[in-house]
Amino acid sequence: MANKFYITTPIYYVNDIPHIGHSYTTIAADALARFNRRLLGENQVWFLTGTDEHGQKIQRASDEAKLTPQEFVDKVMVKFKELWVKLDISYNDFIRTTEERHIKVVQKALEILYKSGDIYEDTYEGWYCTPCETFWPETQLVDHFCPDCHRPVERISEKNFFLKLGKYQQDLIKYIEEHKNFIRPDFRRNEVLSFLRLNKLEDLCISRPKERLSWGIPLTFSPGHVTYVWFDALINYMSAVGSFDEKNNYISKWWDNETEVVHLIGKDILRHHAVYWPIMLMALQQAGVKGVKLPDTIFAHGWWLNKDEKMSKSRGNVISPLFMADKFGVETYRYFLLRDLPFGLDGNFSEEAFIKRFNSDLANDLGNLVYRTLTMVEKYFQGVVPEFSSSGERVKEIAAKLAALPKEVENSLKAESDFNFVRALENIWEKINLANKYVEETKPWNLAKENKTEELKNFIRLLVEAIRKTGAEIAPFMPRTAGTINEELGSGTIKKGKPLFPRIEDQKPKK
RNA sequence: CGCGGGGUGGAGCAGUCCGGUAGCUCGUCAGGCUCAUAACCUGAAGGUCAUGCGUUCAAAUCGCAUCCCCGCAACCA
Repeated sequence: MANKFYITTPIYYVNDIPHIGHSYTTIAADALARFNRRLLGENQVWFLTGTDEHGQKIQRASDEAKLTPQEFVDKVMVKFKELWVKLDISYNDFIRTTEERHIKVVQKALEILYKSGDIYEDTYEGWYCTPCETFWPETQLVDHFCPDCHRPVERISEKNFFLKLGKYQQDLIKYIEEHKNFIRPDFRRNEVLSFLRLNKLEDLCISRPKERLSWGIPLTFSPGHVTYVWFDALINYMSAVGSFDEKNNYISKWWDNETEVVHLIGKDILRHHAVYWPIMLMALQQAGVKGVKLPDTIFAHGWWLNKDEKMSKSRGNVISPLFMADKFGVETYRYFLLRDLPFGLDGNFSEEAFIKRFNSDLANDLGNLVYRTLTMVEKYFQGVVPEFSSSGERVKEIAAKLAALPKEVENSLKAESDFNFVRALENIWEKINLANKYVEETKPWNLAKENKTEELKNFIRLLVEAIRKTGAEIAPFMPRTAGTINEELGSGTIKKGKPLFPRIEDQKPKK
């Protein structure tokens, strides 16, 4: 089985600053990367993110900013990197599609497919909106006007290069049918399957003439063309972790059969990842390239909505990850995104829900448990965690439940469980609640009064153990909190600090 | 008749495959406790399980029909 884990986010398109959706995918990927590092070993995991820096939109945005495209992407790319530092994203590599290592792999892949015949030259015809610089499919046109700017479109045709999709359609259907984890969640898998079964795939135009789009990777076999942005972008998953050798075989430590390859994406780009990308890989295999496999799992998650509406710049309802992290803390932000919304579904984002989650889960359950425990160790044992002296039935029972936790979390975070963060966190919080109940049923304040020192020792010892165990499990989701808990309670002598999560009181004026 | 998912106490969800006490979290109310961040623990109230018909001793769960909501329907990150 796989003993390595390679996880990716999409490379983000840098025509604008990062929003909540970018941070959602990246935080989820980070939690999985951190979790698997602990499970498989620090060096057995590779976590890739990056930026997609070519294409018309960027060309246009840079014109507006009166910068060259390169200057423009250099500037915007930094915003992403800064945000990932802020959010404690532990990526191993950050790829940019303007980097030499990427360009080389893209060009080589195109060459191979051109030689094998799966990429061929033909005429592309379509309805084109010149001001928007966009081709529109017939079905989206409003009469004969651009659906975006409502100006008339014109029929143009030009020489371009195409990838044979139809050739691999049946193979892809078969592959998806045989690999339950290839597309997750299930309903997305069904969507892709029914799309593939009911439509005949037309070949994909993968180039643009240079005069229409100069900001892209030139085709080596046709200098007048650059690659279309998707062909360019998808290959990042390979170009970042490997390269072609002189025999045109792909060499990579992270794209072999010992590695579980996982692409985390938003539902909006499922088609590209679940259809175009696997077919590109199949075409490379067909061309005789060794070392190429299909990814193990493509997981499409849902969207965060604002009052049931999609967040968008034009609606002006976008929530900024920087703002939320500054206002409520990075840890809370990470926790909320992973806990409040089942991974895969859409859900609403609101500050009310955020504060509720914070107060009940973090302040009341976790923070308070840690704090009350610290106080008791201080008060009853002068800050030194006592040793076990004996253990009763209840102690064994609780210890057994704690021992089961790592496996529960592991099962919840598997691909076949849809990387169920909500369940994993519920697994952990079950133990936190158990610890809180344990305090109530033991009533240590009575034990102290009655001088039942042995019982008190065992109680405190187990309580501390419970917090250490749950604290360790929290680490992938809230690394800093786990670190603080470890500092305060990890050794024999405690270090009591401020409460981890001070409650947020509502600002209703008091009468 | 394009394909698919869904409508469960105030809110968000589980349960539906394999019919048989409708469960969880939050909220509300009451009580307990004092180690703790007005926190923690216990208990209670609150649901014709979208609607109608049917199968069955028995249906949230199976069948048919109707209403409503959402996703996908290709080259647009």
